[in-house]
Amino acid sequence: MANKDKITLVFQKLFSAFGPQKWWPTSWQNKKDEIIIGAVLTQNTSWQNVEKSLKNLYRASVNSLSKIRSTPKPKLARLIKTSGYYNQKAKKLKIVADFFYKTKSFSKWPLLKQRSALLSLWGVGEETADSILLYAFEKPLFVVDAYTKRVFYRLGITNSEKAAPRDIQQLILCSGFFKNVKTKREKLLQEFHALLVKLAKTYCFKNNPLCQKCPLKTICQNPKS
DNA sequence: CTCCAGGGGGCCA
DNA sequence: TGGCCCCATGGA
Repeated sequence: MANKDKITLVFQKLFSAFGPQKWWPTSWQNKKDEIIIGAVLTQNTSWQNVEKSLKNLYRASVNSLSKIRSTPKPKLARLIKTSGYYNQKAKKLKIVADFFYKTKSFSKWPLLKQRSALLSLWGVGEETADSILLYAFEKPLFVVDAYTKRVFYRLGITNSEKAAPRDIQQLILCSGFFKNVKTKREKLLQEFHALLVKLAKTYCFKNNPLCQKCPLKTICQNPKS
């Protein structure tokens, strides 16, 4: 089976197995700012720990990017302590908040200009930039994270778990999954990424594959099993 | 105790 | 580019 067809099949199987995932989870009024802040906090960190930090920020009334700007860095670091790397992440949040404060016209920019501007910020890499663009700004692009790389590798779609994010994004763009949809591509891409995370968290662990109950077991070529 | 989590930067060959 | 190391908490 060609990869571009396999990708469509993966989405269909995951959606029928798990249903809509309702991503990105939010609880603040200012959803966009909460998503951007969460995208930084969740770097190599469990969402459970991020939620504690978001709750701390909200209780301290640091509930927007502009409040991040006006909060002293040491206080910020204390509020996000549960997310780990709190000194680095406090610095990153300050930089991101300053960027959006100084760049009021950001939402009107073309996508590639938005992406490269975010990537130029210290502390914002590809996954963080793409998550912000897909979930906060609802731009149609595919987020590649460690889960995506692992799942695609075990499915035999890529030949390495270290496949370049650009190569994986190209596969998605060329797949029927993406090409055959005319409207609301961003919603589909949000759902796909969330479903891949759901699959990986449930059945596709790093050193412990649980292939028997996996909804993709019939098309998986798990090199670890 | 060990391993891992919705990464990214810095440095060096 | 590719391989390390650093950052750091909290749950399983």
